[in-house]
Amino acid sequence: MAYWLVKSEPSSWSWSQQVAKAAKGEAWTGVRNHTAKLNLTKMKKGDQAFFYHSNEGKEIVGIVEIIREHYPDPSDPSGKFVCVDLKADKPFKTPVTLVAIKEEKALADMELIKFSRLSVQHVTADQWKRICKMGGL
DNA sequence: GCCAACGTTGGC
DNA sequence: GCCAACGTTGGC
Repeated sequence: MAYWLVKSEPSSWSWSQQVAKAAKGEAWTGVRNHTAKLNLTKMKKGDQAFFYHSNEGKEIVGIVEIIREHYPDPSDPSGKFVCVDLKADKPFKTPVTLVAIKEEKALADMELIKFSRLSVQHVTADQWKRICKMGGL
């Protein structure tokens, strides 16, 4: 069981859109970065991930579950990149903002802060627990 | 294979 | 809207 964080700009794909697909999940496509791709390939069915809104909000708004492991991204004509299927699990009672994460010393080494441009990131079990608590779960 | 130029991302 | 960080491209 591993934990992850995926980022999306709400203007292109938001949490509410993810929730709307809750029953059958939705392909998480469009990753065009090799580090992010590497993380996608490590995801296992049943793993959980934070859903982060970049630019607008800059906060973690909920949790998604990986329901299908990596396969070729249908939106990539070169066939080099992969995607996974995610379904919305549950929303945070209180969104956890980037500011709040930065203020929490125990989370200072999160990839979210260190590699802000990476769109698929690994989260440690300790970071996961802390952020869930901050989110009211 | 190096590196400058350029494009994109995302926080501020 | 600016700019820093980073990835990609293309000339040499």
